[in-house]
Amino acid sequence: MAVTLADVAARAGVSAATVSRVLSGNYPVAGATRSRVLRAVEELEYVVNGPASALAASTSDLVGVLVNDIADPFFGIMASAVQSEMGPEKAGGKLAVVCNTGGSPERELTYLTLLQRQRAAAVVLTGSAVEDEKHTTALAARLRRLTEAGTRIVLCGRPPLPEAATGRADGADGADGEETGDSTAPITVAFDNRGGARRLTEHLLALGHRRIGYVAGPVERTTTRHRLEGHRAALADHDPQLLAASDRLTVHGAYDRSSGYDGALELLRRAPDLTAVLAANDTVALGVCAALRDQGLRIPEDISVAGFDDLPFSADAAPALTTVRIPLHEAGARAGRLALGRESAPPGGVATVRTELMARASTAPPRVN
Amino acid sequence: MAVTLADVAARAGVSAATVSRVLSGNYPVAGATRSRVLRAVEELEYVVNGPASALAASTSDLVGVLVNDIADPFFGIMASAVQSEMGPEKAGGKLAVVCNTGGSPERELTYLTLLQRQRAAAVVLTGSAVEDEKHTTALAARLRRLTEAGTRIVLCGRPPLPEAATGRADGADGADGEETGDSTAPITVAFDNRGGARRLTEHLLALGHRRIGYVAGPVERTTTRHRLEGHRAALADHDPQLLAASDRLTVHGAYDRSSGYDGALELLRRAPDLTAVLAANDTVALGVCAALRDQGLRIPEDISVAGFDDLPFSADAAPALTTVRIPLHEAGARAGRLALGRESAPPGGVATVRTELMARASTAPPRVN
DNA sequence: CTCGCTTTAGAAAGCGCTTTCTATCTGAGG
DNA sequence: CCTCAGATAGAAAGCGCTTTCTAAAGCGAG
Repeated sequence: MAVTLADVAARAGVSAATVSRVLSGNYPVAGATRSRVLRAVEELEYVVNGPASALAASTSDLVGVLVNDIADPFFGIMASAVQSEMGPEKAGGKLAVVCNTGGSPERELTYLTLLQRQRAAAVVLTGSAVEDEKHTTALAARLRRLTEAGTRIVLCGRPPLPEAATGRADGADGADGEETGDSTAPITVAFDNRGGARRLTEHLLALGHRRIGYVAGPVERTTTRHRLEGHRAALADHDPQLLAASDRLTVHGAYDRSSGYDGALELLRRAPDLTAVLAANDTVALGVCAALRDQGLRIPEDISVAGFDDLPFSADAAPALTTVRIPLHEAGARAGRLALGRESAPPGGVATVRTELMARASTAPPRVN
Repeated sequence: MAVTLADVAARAGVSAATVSRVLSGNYPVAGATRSRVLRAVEELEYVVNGPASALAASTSDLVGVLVNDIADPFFGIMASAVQSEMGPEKAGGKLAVVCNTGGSPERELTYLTLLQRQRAAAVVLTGSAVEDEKHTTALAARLRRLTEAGTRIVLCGRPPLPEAATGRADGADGADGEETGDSTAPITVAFDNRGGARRLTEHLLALGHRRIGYVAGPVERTTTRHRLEGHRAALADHDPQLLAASDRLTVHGAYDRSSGYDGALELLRRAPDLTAVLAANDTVALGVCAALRDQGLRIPEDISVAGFDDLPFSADAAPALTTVRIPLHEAGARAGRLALGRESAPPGGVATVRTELMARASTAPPRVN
C-alpha cells in the first residue's frame, strides 16, 4: 500500500541499502547517487516507516516527558521547552510524547512501561516526586530497566533518586564495589526550592511579619518538603520561637486553587491575627487571595500574600503577586538537551537551577495595630 | 538483550504465536495455557516491543495531538482531556503524543509527517486553523495521506476543512461522482464561537454599551474570524450604525497578554470614550485590564471588559472576568473518543459544542456621563 | 601494467512481532 | 467404532528497515 524503501530504491535505480544510507547519512554515498535518491524520495513522497526503522535499529525517535498536569502552565512551560529542543527542525526530528500522570504514582509507572515498550530514546520526568518507600523503589527499578534498554533518563524539577532506592536486581554480579556500566545514570536538573522559599520568608520577615501562615502542597511530595524546609530555616534563623509556632500555622492541600481558598480560611480560623500567608505555588496563592478578599481583607494592606513559581499570570494578578521565579523554560530546555545528549551531564549528574525572589505588590509591611 | 516473545514462549512451553495471542487476546486460547503464559510474562517482566508489533500489525498505539501552545491552559485542558480518554488504564493504553506547533503552519505539517512516519493510530488537531489557500491545500493533502494510511483524523475546536481544499491527487480515478472509500473522512468537534461572541456582545448592548472596542486575535485564523463575525452580527442586529463604526474599534494582535495590553492602548487612542472592550480570549483580556488600569480606569465602573474561553484563572481575576465558557474538557474528551473510534461520528461528521455566556463582575452598565 | 588500497554499492541476514495456514486433539453423532 | 466438526496450538512467512559482510570499481605506486 504505502511507498516503501524498496520503491524508492527501484525508482532511483539503487539498492534499498543505499537509500537507507542516504536518509540516515551515516555512511559515504557518492554525490550523484545521493541526489538521485533524494529526488526519488521527493517524487514518491516517501515517508520512512518509523516502527520498522525503530525495530531494525532498536531505538526510536520518541522522547517521553512525564508531567503531573498538562493543563497547569508550570508543566506546560517545561514540556514546551523540552519539546522546543527536539522540534521537527532541530536534531533530526525527535517526537516528544507528553504524558499526563495526574500526580498518580501508578500512572507514572504505567507510562514508563508504555515508553519502554516504545523503546523511547529518552524520558524526562518533571515535577515533584512522591516520597514513598514503595513507590520510590518501584520507580527506581523501572528507571533502571529503561536505562539498561538504552533510554536516557533526565529528572527535571525533582531531586535525584535516593541512593538507597537504586538497589540492584540481578544479584549474581560478582564484585559489588564498582557499579560501572555503559548505561548512563539519570541526570538531574533540580530547582533550588529550599533557597527560594528561604529568601521569600526572609523577605516577609524583613518587612516585619511575624505571624506567617503557610498553605503547603501535598505532604508526600519532595517539592512541598523542600519549600517548607526553606521557610522553616528562615524562621529558625530569625527567631526559634517563630519556628515553634509555625507548625500550627501550616496547612497542607493540593497544588490547586481551591486548596488555597480552603487553606486560607483554615489558617484564619486558627490564627485570626495572621499578617501574611505563603502559598505552595502561584495557583494556590490565587485561591488564598480569593478567600482573604471574601473575608473582607485587603491585600496587601491587611494581609500579605506570596506565591511560588512566578507563572505568567502572577504578574497580572491584582495586586501583582510576590513570588519566587523558577526559570522553567531554561530548565526544560536544558533537560531536553541533556535527554538528547546534546549537552554533557553536569558534574555529579546534578544541576541546580537558581530561583529568584520577585517582590511585587502583594506583600507589604504589616499594618500597625 | 531484552526479553522477547520467544523467551516468554520458551518459559511457558508454548510457541511465540500463542504468547502473542494471549497478549492481544483476539484469538481463543485455553485457560490453562493462558495463565501459564501470563505467569511467564510476569516472571520475566516482559514488555512488548512496540515498534516490532507496530511493524507487523502495521499500526501503532500512538495518537498525535497537535496544539498551538502547550503552555496555554486552553490547549492544556483539551490535550489533557484527549489523553484522559486513552490513558494507560482505558482502552489498552494508547500513548498520546502532544505536539506543540507554536501556531506555525509549517510545524503543523512537519508534525503530521512525523506522525505519519510513526504510523499513528489517530491524530487530533486542536485550535484554530490558519486560513491560507496554500496552507489549507497542503494540510488537506497531508491529512488525506494520513487517512489513506489508516490514521483517523479528528479536528477539535476548528472548523471542518473547506470542501474545496479536498482536491484529489491521483487523477486517474474514473467516475468522479462518489468519493467513497474505506478511509474515514475527518471528524470535527467545532466550537460555537460565532454564537458565543454574539451573546457576549448582546450582553454588553443590553447593559447599555454602544462604543465597544474589540481586541481581536490574528487575522488569518478561523477562530478570530468567527468570533468577530458573531460580534458584528450582534451589532448589526441592534443598529447598523454600530456595525459601521466597529471597523475603527477593532484591532488585531496575537492571543497573548501583551497584545491585549497594546491593543487596549491603541483602542483608547482611537476612541477615548470607549465604554467596553471585548478581548480575543481571556489571556488577552487580562492584558487589556492591565492597560486600562495603568491608564487610571476602573473596571467595571469606568469601562467594562470581557474575555472568551473561561479559562480557570478568569474567575479569579479581580474583578472576575465576564467571558464565554467553552467546555474544553468535554470537547477534548469527545475528540479523544472519536479518535479511538469509541464513539461514532456525529451526523455530517461535525459536532458543534455549545458555548455559554458567563456574566461576571468585569462588565457593568456604562457610566452615565 | 599489475598490485593493493580506498571508495562506493549491493546482498542478505536479521530486528521481534502478527497472522495466515496447517496440524493435532477433542468429543459428538451415526 | 469411525468420521467429522470444533477448538487449540504451532510453523513459518513476512512487515520495512538497518547493517554487517562482500564485491566491484577507481587509482596511485612499484
